[in-house]
Amino acid sequence: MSDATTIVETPHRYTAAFAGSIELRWQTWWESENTYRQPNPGEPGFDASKPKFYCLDMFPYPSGAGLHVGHPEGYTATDIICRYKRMKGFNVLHPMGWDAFGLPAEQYAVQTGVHPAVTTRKAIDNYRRQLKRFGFSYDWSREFATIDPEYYRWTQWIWLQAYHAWFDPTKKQARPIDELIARLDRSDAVVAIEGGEARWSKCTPLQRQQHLDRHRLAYLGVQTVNWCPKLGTVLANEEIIDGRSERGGFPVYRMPLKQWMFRITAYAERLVEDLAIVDWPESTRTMQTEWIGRSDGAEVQFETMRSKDDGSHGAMRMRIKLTELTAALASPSAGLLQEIDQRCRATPGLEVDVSIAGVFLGSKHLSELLTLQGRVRALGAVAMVVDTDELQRGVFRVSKLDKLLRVVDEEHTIKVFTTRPDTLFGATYMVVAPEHPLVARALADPAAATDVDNLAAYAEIAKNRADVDRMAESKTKTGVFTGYYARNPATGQPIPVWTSDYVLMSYGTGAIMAVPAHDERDFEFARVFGLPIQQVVEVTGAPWTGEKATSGEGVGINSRNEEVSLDGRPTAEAKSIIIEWLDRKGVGKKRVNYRLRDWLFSRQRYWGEPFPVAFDADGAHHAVRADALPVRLPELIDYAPIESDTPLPPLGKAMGWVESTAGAVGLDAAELRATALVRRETNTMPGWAGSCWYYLRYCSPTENSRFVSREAEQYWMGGRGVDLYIGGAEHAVLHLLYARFWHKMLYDLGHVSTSEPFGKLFHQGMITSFAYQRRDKSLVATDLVDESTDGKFIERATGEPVAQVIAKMSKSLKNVVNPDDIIAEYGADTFRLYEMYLGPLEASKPWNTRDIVGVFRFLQRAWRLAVDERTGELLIAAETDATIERTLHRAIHKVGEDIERIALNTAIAALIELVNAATRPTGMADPSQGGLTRDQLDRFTRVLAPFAPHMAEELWRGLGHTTSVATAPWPTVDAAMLTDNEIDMPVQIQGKLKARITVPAAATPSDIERLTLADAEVQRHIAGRPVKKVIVVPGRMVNLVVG
RNA sequence: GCGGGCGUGGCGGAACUGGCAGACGCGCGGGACUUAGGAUCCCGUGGGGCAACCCGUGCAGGUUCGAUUCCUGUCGCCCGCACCA
Repeated sequence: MSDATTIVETPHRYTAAFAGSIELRWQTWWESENTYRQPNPGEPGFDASKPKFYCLDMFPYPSGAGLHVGHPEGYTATDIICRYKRMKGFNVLHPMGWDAFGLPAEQYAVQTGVHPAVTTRKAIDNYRRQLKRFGFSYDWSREFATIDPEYYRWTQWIWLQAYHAWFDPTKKQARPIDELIARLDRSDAVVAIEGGEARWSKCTPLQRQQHLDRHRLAYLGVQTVNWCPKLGTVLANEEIIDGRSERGGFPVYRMPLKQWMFRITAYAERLVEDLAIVDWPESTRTMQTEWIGRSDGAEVQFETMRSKDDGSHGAMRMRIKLTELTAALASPSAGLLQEIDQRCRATPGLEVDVSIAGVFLGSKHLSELLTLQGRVRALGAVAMVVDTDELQRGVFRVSKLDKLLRVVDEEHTIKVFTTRPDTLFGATYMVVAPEHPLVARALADPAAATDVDNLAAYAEIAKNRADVDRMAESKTKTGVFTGYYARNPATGQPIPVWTSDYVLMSYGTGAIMAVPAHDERDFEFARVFGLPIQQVVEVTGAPWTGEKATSGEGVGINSRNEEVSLDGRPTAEAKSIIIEWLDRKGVGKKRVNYRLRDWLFSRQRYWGEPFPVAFDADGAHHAVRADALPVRLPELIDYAPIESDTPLPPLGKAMGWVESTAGAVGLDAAELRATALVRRETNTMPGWAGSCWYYLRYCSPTENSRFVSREAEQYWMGGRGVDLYIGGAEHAVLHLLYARFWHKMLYDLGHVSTSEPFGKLFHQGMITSFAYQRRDKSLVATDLVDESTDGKFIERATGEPVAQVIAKMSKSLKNVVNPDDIIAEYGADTFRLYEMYLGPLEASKPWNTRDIVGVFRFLQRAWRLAVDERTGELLIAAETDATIERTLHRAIHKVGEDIERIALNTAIAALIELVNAATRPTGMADPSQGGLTRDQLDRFTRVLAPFAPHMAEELWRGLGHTTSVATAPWPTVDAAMLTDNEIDMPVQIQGKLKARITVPAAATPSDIERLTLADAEVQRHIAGRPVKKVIVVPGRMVNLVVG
């Protein structure tokens, strides 16, 4: 019927060309009518009586290749949900924009020689065109790109907020840095500076800055960074996979470098804890938790020695309680001061570090402490030091005064972190990372029994090796003895200190106590180097054989000294006993350690946001004033990365921009004269910067006095933040962790109203494709394979059978699908339906072009149900068919329910069932007779609208409406229509289905039982056996247990 | 190795909270309309058996009147982390 004559007869047939024409028509109309424009509170047309729904897509990174089929998967899902929510009476915020700064655009630009601004804008235009062709209901008036100066102006502003803030450990939140400065001014504390310590009032401006940099949330710090020479930039830990760059897979080397960092570690605890208050996939919450990597354990100090017999380095360690201190002050000749005196006399030249935090108390204790200081000074060479690290951690409070004072010897102490302090008695040696300061000290110490050549060589190799190599060689343990010993505080025995690259400087303290009996790595190392192994735990279910480490929990043995015993104690108990003992002795304490490292935020690249910072002649940094933003990215002709042994940012080439004056850059006049010469920061921010807060900007994208209008932010982000955020699981730790961190800083500083940005998160699965595999597991490109009629796949060249397997789409396998092609062949409505019908949104699913025709046929059937293909007139049934009415109610109910739980594949199945039910009795037999009444068609059009908005709009217009179906209310469901008067119930005998009976819906269980036993078919199956038990589940089934 | 998830027809998948396994679609078989169909429409379609009936949710057990669903063990696949002390 599609020959020349019949085509003329059915000009209104739903073909791809027809779909394309109505789709373009309605897209144009929506745009001219501003159908999807969502006004903000206070704007004309805003309806304050409606609840809000903020539904966000992860905005795309526009590449030259255009959209792939993965993009519209999530975007179609959010579009369906948004359209549904609008019809349910919500104010829906559904925006789209462009994540446009970043490495790929720059690499592409370097390759092609076209400026990234040009290629990126072109890619954006292409993406926008493609997205509009899908008929997505974005409010395009809110569109922006992260490369817009009006946008990155505020990215820089947010960075400045972090720069001007510190993390107050007692409040556990970010506070303005001015508060810290005021505190330091007040207390005039002794602070650590390069090469020693000094009073705050005595510090130079540069020294003060160095101290503040240890507290700022955005700070300049020397860090061992991940340097990727191929990419010409450093990378964040999160951007490295298996020792290679996430992008490109190039080797990454470690080197120290001064870089801008984010103090994300300060938020480690809150970033873990708040995962409990968000509705996120379990897998993603787990991943973030593990990435942050909280470990509970203890820090233990080991005193080092030059030889086994050496009593000490002359270090003295003691802990002075306030009560003792008070006693000492009351009676200068009392034991405490005498002891210090004696020790000082016994060891000429001894230096004792006294950690005193009391100076911060500003109370009467201060004078007492200063008195002591005088006394101690009189006794020997004593320096007063404020332990600023501890202060920062909030350890010192007035109530804890009895823990304040202790004499420590930092220089000759190795600190370790352990999760198993209960195994301390089994620590038979120690290992420090090759980068640990002790290694350098051993090399420089002529008195130590160090094999200098070996140690130096080992440290050098380990340091310069890329992490890839380090891992590749991880099979056997290597290491060198440092020549030093340490005293096990529990046993009092000297134990050797080794260095090995299996201990990482970046985790914990960069040193471990090795307990070979109960740690597999330590065991292996001890075996290789013949170190002693001492069992100290009887591990439950793992009897000690000496052949391998037993690492579980159990009961302590061989663990006692004069003061403490762990013998017979279960692991958990033993841990707290030993920690308490260590704490009392002043050589250890409870500690929480995180795997998370501070976030390296500098990149040696051109295509990114410039930092709003410049350096003066002394090298001190100064922030750009907020009113002088944005710091515009200078136009560079040559933006290629500079090849060098050390990272050199390309912005360094913009000499006229880099060399400037304080006034021109916009620095604070109170800090520097306007004419002062300054050098701008030439590093740029990484690609993540723009995506850390774009969801906030959408709330009021044209606001120019603030990063987001306060009112708009409170309205759209109120409650739980973004109500639904859909995007790929590949961002589970990177983007989603960074954005949460920025959001929490902004929350602490009072700029946003929720502590978490994304209340509900959902990951769409990956759309994969089929590929073909030979028997030797090698893959064959799709276009080299034929399918035979019996469903087998044959490689054309060889005639050999190949297996169909699921693989990622890739150019080499020739299985990449371009959305433009599919839309040209079937239309956007079909494309949308197909991707949603493929399977559950969260599952990874293979694209199979052959299957598209299924949903296309559905749309054709739906169209034919409503429209006379010869005339284009609506087909309206004269009378309401009760069965169809019932089916319609059920479909409306099911579709709404399924959209709410993001089960879009089954929602579409319900629509298909409805259309099948309404068309099949009629079929092609009588095309002049419609299957639905006008009222039914009206409701059907509305439930269809979220899925196939173009066809729905066309039908809606045909029904006589003049406004968009997008603004129509969702049809209501009559609950009475969802149940039948009579229910068909299965009857099981011994749990197996044997018969079915029909019972009234209102039947009671006893009615049902009676009806069941009265049924002839049931009686036949019982076959005279006694019925021992009858289980009736009303509305479900009946089960008979017979003897 | 650790953590998270998944195994259901030829294929994609469905099944609420333990209650009729395989909805819906593809493919396939048959038919209709056609000069023709790889378009469209209709009917059928888990396997075995003529049938009554039997067997079926990776495999082996268990709990239960009843298990795709819960438990134990095991095999396979996917994702994440990985010498993290």
